[in-house]
Amino acid sequence: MSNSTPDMASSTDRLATAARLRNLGTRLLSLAAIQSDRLVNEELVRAGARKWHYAVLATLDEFGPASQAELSRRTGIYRSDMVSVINELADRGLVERSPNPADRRQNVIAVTKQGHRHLLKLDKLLAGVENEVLAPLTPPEREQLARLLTALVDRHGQNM
Amino acid sequence: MSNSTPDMASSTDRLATAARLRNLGTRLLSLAAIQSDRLVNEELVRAGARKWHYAVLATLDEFGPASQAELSRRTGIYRSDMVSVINELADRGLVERSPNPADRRQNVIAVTKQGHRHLLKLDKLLAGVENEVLAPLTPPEREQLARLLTALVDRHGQNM
DNA sequence: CTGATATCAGCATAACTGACATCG
DNA sequence: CCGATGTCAGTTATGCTGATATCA
Repeated sequence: MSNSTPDMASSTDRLATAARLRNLGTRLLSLAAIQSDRLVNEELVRAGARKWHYAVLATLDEFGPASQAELSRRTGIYRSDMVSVINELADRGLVERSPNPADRRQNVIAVTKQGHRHLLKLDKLLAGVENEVLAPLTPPEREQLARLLTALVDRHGQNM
Repeated sequence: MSNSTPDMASSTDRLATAARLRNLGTRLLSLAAIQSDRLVNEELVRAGARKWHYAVLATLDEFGPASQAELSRRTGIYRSDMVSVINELADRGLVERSPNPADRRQNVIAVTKQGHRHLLKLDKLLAGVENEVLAPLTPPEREQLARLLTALVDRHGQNM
């Protein structure tokens, strides 16, 4: 409907996308997220980490020691997946897992000094990736995007 | 840093998220996309369809019959995955797969009348979902979001 | 021979569900 | 008995990587 040019497929030999797909907001979200995630993960594995590592370390750093269930609620990671995340972090010496004497069902997870240092490294790394992902946007556009996405996430955000 | 209130966890018993995570653009993108995808898929399965079905049908409808490889290039679906997508669509009678006499390597995929009708149904369905996903945004904000996401996708969009 | 096509087999990750023993 | 916690097992979908046979 909108684009009636015969489409010479631009410089790279990519073919044109159907208008219906090009204008589909839900699809745009998916594609942008896939690309972003890809870059994020590439950089993280290079540092021997993963998304959830950062989420847990950041949460512990901001709110202090917590049980796995509380970490689960704050980060959106499923309780069942939290186990292996904590395992990995503990194996790397980035957090300490110790039983909670006050409630013997719980473990108390705490960041180590090494974990804190690692968090700072990940901060820089992720800032770099974000800068790369948002490269085509101006600073005010980036803020705008964050605002809009936050509105979406906060609204429909029953999980995560 | 920004929120120093003790946090009463609002009405629903969700806990606060760490500031580092709340302000991470790449994370916002992921979360928004996950939520959006969830809704989209729920609605699509209810109609017996999937994302890729729509992408293929829309592309065929706009550009006419095509080989699987061309569909692959236009939609971003991998050639290897395209096979089963076309199988599913053909099983439902939504497309027709016939050998190309001019190039015996290729199949010619074409939408059937039933496929076209189905596409129109999916159009409405997806418009409804998108309306739900973008509910917290005003119309101009929705356009703005689409613009920003398009910029991201077009830029870093080597695949898809 | 090079390159494209359709197809198949498989892999890794991630989101998600369910069950269970332990304990408050 | 009810509910929460940590843990384990397992499912499904998806993005992605080969390899192979056929044909231009």
